[in-house]
Formats: sequence, structure tokens, C-alpha cells
Amino acid sequence: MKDSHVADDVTRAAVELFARQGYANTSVQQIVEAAGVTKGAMYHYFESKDDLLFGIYERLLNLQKAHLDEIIARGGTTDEVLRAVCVDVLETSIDSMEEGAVFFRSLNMLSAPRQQEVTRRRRAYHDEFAELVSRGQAEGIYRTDIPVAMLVAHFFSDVHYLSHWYSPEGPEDKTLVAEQLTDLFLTSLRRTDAAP
Amino acid sequence: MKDSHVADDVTRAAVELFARQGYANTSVQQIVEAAGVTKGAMYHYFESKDDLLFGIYERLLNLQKAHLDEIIARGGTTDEVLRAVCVDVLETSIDSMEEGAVFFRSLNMLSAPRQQEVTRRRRAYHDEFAELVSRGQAEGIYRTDIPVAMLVAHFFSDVHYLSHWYSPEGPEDKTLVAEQLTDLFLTSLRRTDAAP
DNA sequence: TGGGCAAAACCGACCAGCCGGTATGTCGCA
DNA sequence: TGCGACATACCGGCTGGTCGGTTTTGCCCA
Repeated sequence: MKDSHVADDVTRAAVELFARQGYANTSVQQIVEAAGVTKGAMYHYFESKDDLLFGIYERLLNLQKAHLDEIIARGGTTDEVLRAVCVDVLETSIDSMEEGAVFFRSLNMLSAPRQQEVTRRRRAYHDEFAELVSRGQAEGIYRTDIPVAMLVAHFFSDVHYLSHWYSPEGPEDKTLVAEQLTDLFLTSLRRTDAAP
Repeated sequence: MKDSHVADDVTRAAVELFARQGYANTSVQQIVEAAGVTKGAMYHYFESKDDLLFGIYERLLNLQKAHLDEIIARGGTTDEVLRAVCVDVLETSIDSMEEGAVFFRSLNMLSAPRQQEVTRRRRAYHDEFAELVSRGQAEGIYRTDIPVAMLVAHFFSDVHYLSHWYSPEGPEDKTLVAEQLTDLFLTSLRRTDAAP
């Protein structure tokens, strides 16, 4: 309980409002009202509205990175690892769907240096993913007729798009969705019959 | 040339600015300055800032719908038609990438009724696409173990994501990208060896 | 146990500036 | 002379952020 409940409450309210109405369209007043605190209290914990947004990005980036490292450290065949990574990032993204929506929609609202920082860490994440795909290509299990960058983009497009159609209240189960999307990706990724 | 150049110039400037900085973060002043006209001139052709945004949506929706209808009317096997539709929507999206970026990022900035209108027409578009997939399933050429809605979402996620990684100045050719992404989708869509 | 007290937490009135939108004026052309 | 096509000055409202002041907390020492 080192952190005040204020910072948490404000962050939670901000995520929800940013996801629903966008960053620029959400006033600090709205956030503090939704969080049930005052503006003074908020500015005691955050330097600026931008700071608040960056905090959301940082938490999500740290979470994803930690999961990725843990799965890779666990080891296994390239195909097993890649599958586990795909399923995990999809499941995690469903759990953090509001944060994800903010992530993609409000990047350009961040101050330039922080935007670069986020982009840098995101690229590092993609590079680790791309490395797995490349390894699979080298092992001869994945197709090589399509650039790795496009294959990576093809997968993350699904992650990105989740918040546009998935509803937790809907009929689809979280785990099932993650596995089905992973299956679609890996199916298109495998070598076709003909040798390259 | 029925419309004044003012409306066109303003729309063009708005698309570019909305795509780069977002709708809420772009002021009317910025738009008219970039377009080289005055605010009075702009408000002579548009009722509001919201009107300007809706115009962008409408043009893109009309364009996509026209293309889709034309391709379906042209006929062919289900597989041929679906492939043509996929390639076309991807190519068109690359041509209208800024509009596309605005489309997905600024939907919730529209007034509620107009937002519904856009959603309605977009759903109609997706339904036509889904109909093709369903037909392919009935013909036994596409897999049936994954809900159609998810298959549709899987494809449009790539369309959506284009503006996040594709660069017209980059090495990838527009047509090639469209065909490769279509290939990835159709590969994952086909029936696997085992009968369902 | 409790009094003292600094520091941290919090409050809310306030500000300058920018926002979308408008009212009114001007100009050229039919 | 009238009318559409703009220009310009201006408005109320809201924004992110500030700041002087007040309350609460935590700790030390008698």
C-alpha cells in the first residue's frame, strides 16, 4: 500500500475515459470527477495530463515485455514458443483491452520524446517477435516468400483490431478467441507444399 | 467543377491534419490556414467541424461500397470474387491511407447519430463480405471451425493496420503488398486436410 | 501516553489562452 | 440593385495548469 489510492483511481478513470472518448477529448476535470478526487490531488501525483497518459503506456509495455521474456525463457521448439507468445499476447490484450485501445489511438498525443520512447520499446518487442519468425524460417518450417516485417504486421494487426470487435460480454470465450486467431496466423505462416 | 475549390482544399487539409494529429487536437484555425482560406469561407461550405469530418467518412464509404458492388457484379467463382475483393480493398486502402487512419481513429468524435450512420454502413459492408465467406463455406472450400465474424475481423484487421506500418516511400510495392496480405488471409481460410 | 511539529496530502478558486462558432461587413458580378 | 462568396472581428465557454492555504499523517521525545 505504498502508493496512494488516488493515483490508482485516477489512472483507472483515465484509461476508461481515454478509451471511450479519446485523450484530447477528455478533460482533466472529467477524469478527477470520475475518480472522485480533486484536481489538486491529481496534480500532486502527476505532473501533467501527458504524464498520466504516459503512465498508461509504460504499464502496458512493461507487462507485455515481462510476459514475452518469461515465455522465451521457458524454452521449447520455435513453433511451440511462437504459439505460446501469440496466445499470450492475445489473451493479455483482451484483459487490457481499454489500455490497448488507448495505446493505438492516442500515441500521437504524447509529447515527442515520450512518443519516441514508446515507439522504441514497441519496436524492440516486435524485433523479438520477428526473431522467432526468422528462426522458424531458417529451420524450414515457415514460408520465406513474404517479408518477415509483413508477417509480423499481419499478426499484430489482429492484436490491434481486437478492441474494435471483441466484447467480453459476447459469446466468444477469451481463450478460444486467442487460440483461433493464433491458429489462423500460424496456418498462413507455415510452408506450403511446394519448395521455395 | 460544380464545387468550389475551397471545399476541396479544406477537405484535403483536414484529412492530412486529422490523420497526423487527430480530430480533437486539430483546430479549425489550423485547417483553414493549411488550406489557405479563411474561417468565413470554410463555414460557408461546411456547417460545422463535425460536418467536415463526416464528409471524409462519407466519401470513403461510398468509394468502398462502389468498388465492392462492381466486383461482385462482375461475377466469377466465390474464390475468385473474394480474392478480387480483398486485393481491391487493400489497394484502395493504401491509396486512401490518410482517410483510413482518420476513419478508425476518430469515429467516436462524430456526433452520435452520424456515428451510428457510419457504423451501419460499415456493418452492411462487412455483411456483404461475410456473405462471400459463408458461400465459400457452403461450397466446402473454406474452413467452418471458426466463426465467420472472426474470419471477417481477421481480414479487416490487416486493412485497418496498414497505416501503422506501410509507407508509400518504403521498398514494398502497393500491389505486391495487397496480394501478399490477401494470400495470407486466403491461405488461413482454406479447409485443412482433415474433414470437419 | 501524548504533545509538538514538519512534511506530505489534499483542496478549490482562479487564470490566461484557445476553442468552435457567429454576426456583420465588403466586394464583384448578374 | 440584389445576391452569393467570402473576410474580419468578436464571443462565451471550456481547457490545462497554478497556487496559497488547510488538513492529515507519521515520528520523536518527554
